[in-house]
Amino acid sequence: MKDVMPGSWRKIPKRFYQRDDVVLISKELIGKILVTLFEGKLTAGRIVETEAYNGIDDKASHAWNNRRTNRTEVMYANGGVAYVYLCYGIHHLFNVVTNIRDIPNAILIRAIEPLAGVDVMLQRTGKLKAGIDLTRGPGNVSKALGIHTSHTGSNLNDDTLYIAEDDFTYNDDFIIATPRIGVDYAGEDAFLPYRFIVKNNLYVSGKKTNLL
DNA sequence: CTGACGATTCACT
DNA sequence: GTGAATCGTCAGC
Repeated sequence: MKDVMPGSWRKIPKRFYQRDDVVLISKELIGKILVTLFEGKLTAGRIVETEAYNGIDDKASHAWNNRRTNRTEVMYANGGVAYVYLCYGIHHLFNVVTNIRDIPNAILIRAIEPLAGVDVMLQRTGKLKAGIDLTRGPGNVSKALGIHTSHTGSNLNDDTLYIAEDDFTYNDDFIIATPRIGVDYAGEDAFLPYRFIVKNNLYVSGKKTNLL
């Protein structure tokens, strides 16, 4: 887990997010790099786990049945902004808003593999040494990267919080679709294969028995 | 205004 | 495996 300088990183253009297939975008975000630059501190990691939330017909989504509230309003924005909300009063969960205005699609980033700023991540999380728990699970990702609910609505083209790509890609055989985590309340929709993970990657959340 | 609860994590048995 | 932590959000009164 040596630090890598972002010289070859290219910020993903807004049109990437504004396409209409949130499940496809969710899969394509696997292998991309989530970057924050807060107070001059660079932290970044490669995305290894995502979940798609597919708009008003998806019972697991906050925007199910076209529900519009102060909190969910940002999901209806044009794609390419952040949706960060507080869960269990403790955890800040980071999502990427996709699709065009008034179509509330979003993608939850559930795990990353640290690439840069591990020392800063350790400082933010209060952990003593870098391990797989540093950025495993959506709450830990936000904590390590310093993402807060106040960043909701932030434009992913900004220099403080964005997603980049480099020349690295995962082979398609290493990306697996599974049902989403913690959405049992969603009935039938809880079984939809909207979660994408990198095969055998230790940072992917859930039981290790999931490894194939 | 009030009460119930969550796209989770961690410590503990 | 079980339960506590902890607070903004939202539906209901």
